[in-house]
Amino acid sequence: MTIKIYNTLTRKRERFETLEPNKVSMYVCGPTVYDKAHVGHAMSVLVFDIIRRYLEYRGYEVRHVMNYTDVDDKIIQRANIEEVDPYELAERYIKEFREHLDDLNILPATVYPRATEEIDHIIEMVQGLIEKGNAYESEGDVYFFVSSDDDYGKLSGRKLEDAQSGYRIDVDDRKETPMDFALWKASKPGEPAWESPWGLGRPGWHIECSAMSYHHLGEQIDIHGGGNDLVFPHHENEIAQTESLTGKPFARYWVHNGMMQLRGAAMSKSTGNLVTIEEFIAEHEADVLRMMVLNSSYRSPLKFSDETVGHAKRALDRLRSALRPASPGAAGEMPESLAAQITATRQGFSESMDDDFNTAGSLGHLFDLVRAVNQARDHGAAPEILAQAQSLILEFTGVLGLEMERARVDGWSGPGEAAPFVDLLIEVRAELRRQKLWALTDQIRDRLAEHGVIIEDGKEGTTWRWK
RNA sequence: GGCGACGUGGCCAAGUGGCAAGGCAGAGGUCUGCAAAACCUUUAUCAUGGGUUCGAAUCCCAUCGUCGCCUCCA
Repeated sequence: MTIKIYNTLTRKRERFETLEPNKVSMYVCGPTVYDKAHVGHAMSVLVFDIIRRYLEYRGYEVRHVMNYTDVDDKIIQRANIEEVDPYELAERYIKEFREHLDDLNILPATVYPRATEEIDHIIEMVQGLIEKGNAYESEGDVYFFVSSDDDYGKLSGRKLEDAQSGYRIDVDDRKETPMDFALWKASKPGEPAWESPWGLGRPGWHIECSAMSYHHLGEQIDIHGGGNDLVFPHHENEIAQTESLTGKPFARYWVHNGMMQLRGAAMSKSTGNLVTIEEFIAEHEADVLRMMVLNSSYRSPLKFSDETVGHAKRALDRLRSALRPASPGAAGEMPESLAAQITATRQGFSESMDDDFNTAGSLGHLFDLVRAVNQARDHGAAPEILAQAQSLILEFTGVLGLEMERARVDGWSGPGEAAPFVDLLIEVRAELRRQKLWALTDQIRDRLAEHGVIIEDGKEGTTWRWK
């Protein structure tokens, strides 16, 4: 089976064929670091983390680059308001973002380039574009000459003629045509600036990604990703720059995730319609957010609300229910139904994932296995029998990046520390049950629940677990 | 106005030509001292109207609606 990926460039699902066998180069656009990141950014990062994990599971060696845009108008503006150095401001939010990546269980990218550390490469690229006649200097600025690029607009399906001059696009005397975009901006006094052949200035937004991708991954890459709000103009312009310079197709597959929606609109820093990652993590496990992403299609909008968060949380609990131990003393054999389901899930999981990373479909197969495991447990299957299915569940949830660990309870460093005491209480309670002292029995159950310990009385005895 | 994506049960959601996955919630049941969990049973003709086809949620056209982009945005 081959993997199929939806390519924004062709608007089709295509067979995934890499430039080099068994190797994938993937560039994903990271955040502009001028403010706290929100769960929409987290969604994007999660989507590409899941894609990367699956590609690695399928045997590819993935070279993964995610950039930080650490110099631009917003950062400078914000830094002026806060009266701090723009570099420091960016540094602060990069540090914070890295902590979020860690909290969210994101595999570290191979490289995290920053625009300010790649100025030489950026200047080199701009110069190359000028030499090739695709860009021109004007009063210390350098612009990309859009008309010099025959197939400009191919990613977003836009035609140059459609863009009405002066309509929502500033008519700027320094530009030859209104659609031209800045590769290099002359700096104003007090702004961060670097020496260049065109005087002091700083890079435009789009060129940094082209330059960093070129530098770290080469002329051509396999996957270029980001949110679908980047399709135009950002990615369109990246294609124009890189392909004009190299004369070769830039990325083989353009992959875009849908937007996370809050109250019916996309989350957005500029409108303040957002929930920060910090806020989310303070209240929920990281797996909950990942589950939200997994249970939907990465290309579709994802609704964020108390209700959808709650759904994900319960779905996670359900997944975990399969990992509970066998009934005390159980010694039953492998039921036919479980054996069959293990095979079916193993196959179905990969088939779904191969189909444009259909994580919701894969979860469906996983839930089928959850039911079969719970069934087998109810019918008294032995621990080592359940373990066969449970290890498969852990294998696949691992591929999806779910940690599956139970939430830690405050005051205990781990379940092991409290275990002897809980066992003792259960022992005492068993005696109380024999004497039918129900009030005391229930009191122990209730009080333990307050401390996060769930007691369940089964046929073969009482089991307990952390909430 | 232009470009694009989408519209599946109470909610979330998979499914791109052949009897409509899965999760949550609801109802009934098994188990239990009660409970919880788990298990069993149960809930849809796929926005609307046309068309293509032996056959369509799946292809085509139109209409309505939602969202994104066209300006910085994952």
